[in-house]
Amino acid sequence: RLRKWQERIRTKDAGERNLQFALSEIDRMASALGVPRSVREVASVIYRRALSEDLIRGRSIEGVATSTLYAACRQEGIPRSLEEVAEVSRVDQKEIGRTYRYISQELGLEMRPVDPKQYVPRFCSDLGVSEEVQSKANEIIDTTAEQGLLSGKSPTGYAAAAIYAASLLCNEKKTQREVADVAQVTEVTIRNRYQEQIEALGIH
Amino acid sequence: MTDPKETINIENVVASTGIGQELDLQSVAMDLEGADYDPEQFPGLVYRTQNPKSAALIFRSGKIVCTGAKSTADVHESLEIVFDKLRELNIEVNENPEIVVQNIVTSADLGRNLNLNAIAIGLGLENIEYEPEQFPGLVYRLDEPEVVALLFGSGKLVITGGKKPEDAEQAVDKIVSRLEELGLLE
DNA sequence: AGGTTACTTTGGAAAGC
DNA sequence: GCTTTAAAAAGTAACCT
Repeated sequence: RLRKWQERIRTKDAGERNLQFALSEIDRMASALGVPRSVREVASVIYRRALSEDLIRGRSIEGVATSTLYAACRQEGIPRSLEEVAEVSRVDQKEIGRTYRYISQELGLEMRPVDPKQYVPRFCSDLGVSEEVQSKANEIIDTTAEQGLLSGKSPTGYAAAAIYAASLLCNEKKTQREVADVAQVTEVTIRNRYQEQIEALGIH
Repeated sequence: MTDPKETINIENVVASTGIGQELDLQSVAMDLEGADYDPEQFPGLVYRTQNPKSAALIFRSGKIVCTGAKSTADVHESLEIVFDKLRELNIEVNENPEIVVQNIVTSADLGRNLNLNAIAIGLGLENIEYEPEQFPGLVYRLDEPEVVALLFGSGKLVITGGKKPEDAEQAVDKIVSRLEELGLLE
C-alpha cells in the first residue's frame, strides 16, 4: 500500500517537474523570440490542454512546448515562422511542424492560415523602411490575395515579395537580398512571388 | 466544361500478396538479377520490373508488396513476372495467389484555380489541414469514400487512400459538389 | 538569372527494431 | 514511432553554371 502511494507521489512529482520544465522552456524560447507575455500565457494554456488530453505521450516535451508556442504566436496575431521558432528550440523544424499539426488537430484549435500582412510590421521595422512602404505592402498583399494569388504560397515569402515591390514603388529600394534575409526566404522565392504580384497589379 | 471525373488518372497502385512459401532472401538476392537486399536497412528485398514498371518488396515470409503500377491490371502483370522469376529459381509459388489492392493514388484537375484560403474556411477549419508554410496543398479527409484529397491552388488534386478506382470518382464528385454549393468553384 | 535535383504532404502493405 | 517502395500535386531550397 505504502509503495503504491509512494509511486503516485513519484509520478505526480515527475509530472509536475515535467510541466515546470515545459513552462520554463516556453518562457525561455518566448524571450529569445521577443514575443510579449500574453503569448507565453496562451502557449502555456495550450500546453496544459495538451497535457490533460494526454497528447504528449510518445512525443518530446520540448517538441510539444515549441509547437504550442508556435501556435500561440499565430493565435495572438504575431506569427513567427517555423524556421524562426526552430532557431530557439532544440527540436528540429520538421518535428515542430508535425507536432504542431497534431496538437492543432487534436485540440481543435481551428487555426486560420497565417495572413502575410502579419509579418509586414516586423519585417519592415527590421529593414528600416517608412510607414508608406508598410502600407503599400499591405495593399499589395490584400489586392493580390483577393485574386487568389496566395493559394499554396508561404506567408513569409509572400510578405517579403510585397515589401520588396513596395520599396521599389515608394522609391526606398531594398535589395532582394536584404528583404530575403529578414524574412528568411531565398531571393528566388521573392523574385517569383514579386513577378506574380506586379503582374496581377498590372504594373509593367 | 469537361467533367473533372474524366481527368482522373491513376498514378500508383499498392497491392499485397504472398506465394505461400518461406524464402531465403539471401540466396534469392544472389540469384535474382537486379535485386536489392540490405536487411540491415530494411527486411524486404526490392525487385523492380520494367514492363510494366513497378517495384516489388519480397519478404522472408513469402509475402510481397507491389507498388508503382499504373493500374490494377499492371499490378497483376507485374506480380506474374515476379512469380515467374521466383519459379525460375525453383521456388514453389501458389497457382493463383490472392492479390489485394491496398491503396490507389490518383490525380485529377478541376479545371479552375482555387482560393484555398476561402476553401479552408468554407469546408470548416476543423475538417481540413492547410499549412502553406509546410506544404502547398490543402488536406481534405472524406468519410465516404474514405479517402484523403490534396487540393492545390491550380485546381489540380491528388486523391489517395482508396481501394478501388470508383473511390476516386466518388470523391471528385463530392468535392466538386461541395465546392459548388459553397460557391467556391467558377 | 536559369536549370537541376531534392525535399515537404497524403495513403497503404510488408517484418523488425 | 522508424526503416523501404512508388507516384502525383506545387512550393521552396540548395547547388551549379
